[in-house]
Amino acid sequence: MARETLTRDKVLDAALRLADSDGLAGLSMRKLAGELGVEAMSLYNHVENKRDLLNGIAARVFESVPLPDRALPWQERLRVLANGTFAAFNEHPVIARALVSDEANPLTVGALRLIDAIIGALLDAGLDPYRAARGYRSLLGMVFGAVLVDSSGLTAEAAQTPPVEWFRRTVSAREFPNLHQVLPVLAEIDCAQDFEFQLELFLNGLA
Amino acid sequence: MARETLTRDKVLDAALRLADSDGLAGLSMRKLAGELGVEAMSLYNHVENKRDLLNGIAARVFESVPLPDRALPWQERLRVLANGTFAAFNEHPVIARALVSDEANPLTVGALRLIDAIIGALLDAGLDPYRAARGYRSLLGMVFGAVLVDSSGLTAEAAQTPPVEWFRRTVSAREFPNLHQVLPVLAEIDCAQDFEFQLELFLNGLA
DNA sequence: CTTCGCAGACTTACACTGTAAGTACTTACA
DNA sequence: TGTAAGTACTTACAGTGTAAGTCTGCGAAG
Repeated sequence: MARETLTRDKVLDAALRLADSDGLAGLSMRKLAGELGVEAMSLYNHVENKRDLLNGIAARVFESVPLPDRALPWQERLRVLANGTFAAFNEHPVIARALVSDEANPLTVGALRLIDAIIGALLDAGLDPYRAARGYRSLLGMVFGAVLVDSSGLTAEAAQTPPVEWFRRTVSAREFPNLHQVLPVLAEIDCAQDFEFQLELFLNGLA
Repeated sequence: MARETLTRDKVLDAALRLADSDGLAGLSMRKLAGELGVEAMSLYNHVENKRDLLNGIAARVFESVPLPDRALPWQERLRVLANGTFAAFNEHPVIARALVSDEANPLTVGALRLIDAIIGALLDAGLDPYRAARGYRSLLGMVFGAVLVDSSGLTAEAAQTPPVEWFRRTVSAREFPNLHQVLPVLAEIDCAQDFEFQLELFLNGLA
């Protein structure tokens, strides 16, 4: 009866998987423990509390973004960083939600390295610290905005049926002509294209 | 002993106030009822469930955005709509969070009018429906991104003390030179300027 | 080989959440 | 005055995070 022991990594792995599939609200300590064949309180041997758990998986997502070679020109670096960050959070939108609701904070040197690299590229572009800070915030806002709008009910109501029913019934061509015209394409747009579009505008704006 | 009766409007008013001050997690039916001098279950006479409550206050925020005169040129209309939407959600970031986490959906003709007006301005700019949809999503993403990044711990860690302590200890000039340089200004930037900056880029990109 | 310490899993318990179901009271109209 | 409707209240249940305490099995020291 070899009882193979839990590790923090195993806990975080399972937590990220569970959050991705069941959403942030669906990630409970008891369910997570059950997934690992363990009782809820055992998790607290490897994780301080739920906040620490969320911090851990958030840091993972940050650390999963590949950092470009510092020798590359700043435009190239910025593009790689922005696209990488977007890809990471687009794969785990639930973490983006946790971050913007302040339920998680990536307190990890690995996460800071990403932030430092982004700001570094902006500084190398010749921006003063103030403008670099603004650029960093704007970039992050674009990433989260694109990811979150895509996964929210404001554009893709396909998830829950009651709202989409209400939509079809209410959005008449008479009362909302513009929305009615755009509605069919609104659902099938990929947020990756939104982001690409915005990033291009942003990079042009820097130059 | 005149028992003045509750109304849906009173409930929603108090709910928005409570959510603004105590956050989304701090808005509980019992606390809200207590605020209104009533028992929790009484609220269910005026609100279907908590989701309906959140939908209601979300719709309010949407409806609080003033719609511009349709006779104005589309650039002017778009600017008014974008700034108005941003101002509304910047005043109630908690509602922005509820929307992107899909905990609320503004199922109201008033809310749809705002959406229709935005898309209408984009169509009048000469965009085909596909591009108009993308523009609408991008605009919404910019609004939510700017608001949420500002109120999250990623830039303004002033809220909770433990993270900010960890930050100061970890962000050394040696290991994170760029972040270290920008850190002082990072906290004091107003997200309204971020948004203005992005909106200008966006409007230029349309032309 | 025995024994001790201890890390890690388990158990119990508490205050909190949303809300289903049932009861009582207050008012408006016949 | 009787009745119907609407609103508020009470109780109860399953779920949450987690504080506090208990048990168990393994590795090291005597």
